[in-house]
Amino acid sequence: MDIIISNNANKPIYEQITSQFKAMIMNGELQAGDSIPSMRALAKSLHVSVITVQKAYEDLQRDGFIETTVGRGSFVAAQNRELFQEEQQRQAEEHLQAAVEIARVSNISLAKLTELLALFYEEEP
Amino acid sequence: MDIIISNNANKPIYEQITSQFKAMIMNGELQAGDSIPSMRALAKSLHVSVITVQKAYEDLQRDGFIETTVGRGSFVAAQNRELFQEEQQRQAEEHLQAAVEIARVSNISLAKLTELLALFYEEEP
Amino acid sequence: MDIIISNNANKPIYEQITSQFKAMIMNGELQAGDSIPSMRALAKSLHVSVITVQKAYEDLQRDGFIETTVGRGSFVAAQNRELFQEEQQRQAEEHLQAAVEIARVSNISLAKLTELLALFYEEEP
Amino acid sequence: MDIIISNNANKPIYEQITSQFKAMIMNGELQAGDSIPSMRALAKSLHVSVITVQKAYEDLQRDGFIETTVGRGSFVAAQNRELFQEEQQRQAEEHLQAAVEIARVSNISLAKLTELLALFYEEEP
DNA sequence: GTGGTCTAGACCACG
DNA sequence: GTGGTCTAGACCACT
Repeated sequence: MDIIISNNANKPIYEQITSQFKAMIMNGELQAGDSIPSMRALAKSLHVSVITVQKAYEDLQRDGFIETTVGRGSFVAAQNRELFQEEQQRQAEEHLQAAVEIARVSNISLAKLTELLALFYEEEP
Repeated sequence: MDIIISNNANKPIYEQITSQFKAMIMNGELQAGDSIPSMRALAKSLHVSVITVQKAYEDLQRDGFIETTVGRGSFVAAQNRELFQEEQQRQAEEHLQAAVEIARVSNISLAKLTELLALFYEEEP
Repeated sequence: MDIIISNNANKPIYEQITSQFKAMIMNGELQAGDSIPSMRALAKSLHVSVITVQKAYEDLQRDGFIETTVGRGSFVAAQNRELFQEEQQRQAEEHLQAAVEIARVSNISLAKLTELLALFYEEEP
Repeated sequence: MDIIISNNANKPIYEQITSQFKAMIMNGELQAGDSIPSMRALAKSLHVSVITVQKAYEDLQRDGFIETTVGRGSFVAAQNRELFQEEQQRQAEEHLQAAVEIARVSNISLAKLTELLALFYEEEP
């Protein structure tokens, strides 16, 4: 249950929280049914506002990663393989987009990018 | 001198301008010493605020792509292209690596990645 | 005396309790004068807090479905069933009307509506 | 552009706002591309907090009804028939659910409900 | 104790 | 001017 917040990152705090929870759920560190800290508790331990944590939890719930009930707290939702697959493809797409954006600015060809991609893919993991 | 701006892109307008100038400079379409449009002229032709173009030109100057002199206008600066190109390629590679890493754990094939890459590359800038 | 509690329902637990008691009273499973479980007994068997059951019993008493006396317990009250039944049917009709109205403008067929209705009706309370 | 909010309704204010915008967009009162009031302006005219309006607009954007851009404002999104169909089916389902809930409590049979539903559906519109 | 909603401020990036 | 993020309070319903 280690969430790390950086004020220097150019990612909003609530997104730093959601992405770390998603990672912990996807890699099995958090299992379905596990309880996660109350909004107030997490807000206190991270020294951020309750509202910020609330926004993070709201997003996690909307994306199907957790379930929250008033008066009971928040729990890791039953895990859904399709959800994970979608989320990971989304992340991979983000990186590809970023690579393409840079390539455009500095005039790197699609052929060159594709070649690099294949190279990395074939490398020993 | 074709700059295209999109209001639907989730990139700020000033960044759409800078990245397109950078690309034109990197691929030789704009040579060192060439003059670029005045802020007012460009703002008018793009139907955006002068302030927005001003911000773009400021950033281009800060990054060493252009030089502007009051009363004379803005000109493409002498470039150290190779340095810039190397740096950019390094960044693009990092993103490709990250994408590959995620793709491996979630069983996304190289073919799928390549397809996505081409898709993003062909999209309007 | 079978009360079923679901933590996934978006209905508060105390309301799940009251509505199931109301249903049992309306369909005659519980008759006027019958005793119902003590708060503590019910709370224990449902694995919920006594406070939650207390709130449910309070609401049932307020609505005239049960009578509770300190030291004796709670009993089903004499009912004016017909009045209640009419009022409830009127409310149900209103919702059906509203659903039909929406269905008409968006071309949802009667068959589809009937199917949905049956689906909801069969769901666990 | 008439939004009405009631503090007595048991619906949250932000939901009153979203549902009224959805209705105006679905019945054509607001067309694709139309601008809607800025968050601050609407908040002021409704005498509610900016945050409350923001939450409403965020939900509308997430559900694809509007598009918002920093510095430009919010606009009705290109309309999507499937989206509307889904939204209206969702609304119809809500009413059916409510009817079923009441029916259960007061022991109205599924057959009776189905009969009423058919009756309303066949009525002259 | 829990989460859900709301307020009245604030600073930031963008146009 | 616009929306996006964040804070530090508050009250409510629910367990």
